[in-house]
Amino acid sequence: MNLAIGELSRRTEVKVPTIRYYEQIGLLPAAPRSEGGQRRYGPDEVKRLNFIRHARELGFEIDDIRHLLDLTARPQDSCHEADSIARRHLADIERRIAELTALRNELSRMVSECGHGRICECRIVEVIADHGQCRHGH
Amino acid sequence: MNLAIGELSRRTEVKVPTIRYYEQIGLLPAAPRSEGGQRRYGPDEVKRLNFIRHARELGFEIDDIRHLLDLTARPQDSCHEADSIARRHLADIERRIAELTALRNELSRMVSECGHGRICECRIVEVIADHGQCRHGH
DNA sequence: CCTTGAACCTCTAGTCACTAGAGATCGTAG
DNA sequence: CTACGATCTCTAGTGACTAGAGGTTCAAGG
Repeated sequence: MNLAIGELSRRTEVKVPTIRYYEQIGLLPAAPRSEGGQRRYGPDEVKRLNFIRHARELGFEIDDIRHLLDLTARPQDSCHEADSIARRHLADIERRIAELTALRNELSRMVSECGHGRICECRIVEVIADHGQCRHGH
Repeated sequence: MNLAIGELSRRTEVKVPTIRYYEQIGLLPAAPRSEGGQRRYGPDEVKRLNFIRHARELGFEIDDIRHLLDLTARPQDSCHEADSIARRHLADIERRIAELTALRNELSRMVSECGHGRICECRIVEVIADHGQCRHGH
């Protein structure tokens, strides 16, 4: 197994420029090169890049992933840190869900109150303009 | 009323550099200047900037806000466009909530399955590494 | 009138995680 | 040996700001 970057890309579903970007920021090690200077990859890189992609899909930030990858290099250590990274991330997502849910409720009320008339009497525009005064006071 | 930028900032709770940034991208008109070259603002700018802030709090993008502001300049027009901007935004937020909720469920299951042992047997690390194969197949 | 110091000015660069494009070189099938 | 797709490096752009350097203006107190 001695894969070119395009083949690695196909197997991991990570785009070629993204792979190069990950190398540039040190998330992937600098790949060995062919005689002509093209990157060549082995099975470890496939695994590592798959890990990165899955973690990104789960919404982890690059720095968290860096940390998680460091941890997997020390498999006998306690998984306490991995656990706390994941818990922190979970709390962050829950906070974002709460924020977005509040927004959704507000927007959905606005949209339902719109009488489809003219701008000057539109509840949507009105609510945005008066937001701070009328209902919330934040 | 002839406000300096700091006073405008205080009244609208928009930071000074952000106000300058909004001017730079054309979201706020170029403010008239004092003799020494400092920006001075009147009541219209307070209103406009409040509108911008409220719209940002509701998660609208700058381009949408630009559009909404254009609409408020033509108050006799139909509010059809405002309505569709708001609906599109609402749909977008609902999609993001759905995505985040799916993430939350997955993360929360991962975290609850972690036995607080060693990395090599940690469900969190394992799930990230095997994500594609084990349960989803996407 | 003069000084002080907070507030203001412009300009550049950094954030995050990529993405796009230009222009050149490599690898391989026919 | 030639074509041509894949690869290379490098720079710049995205969105919506934020941070900092280095200089100027304004208003109040002495």
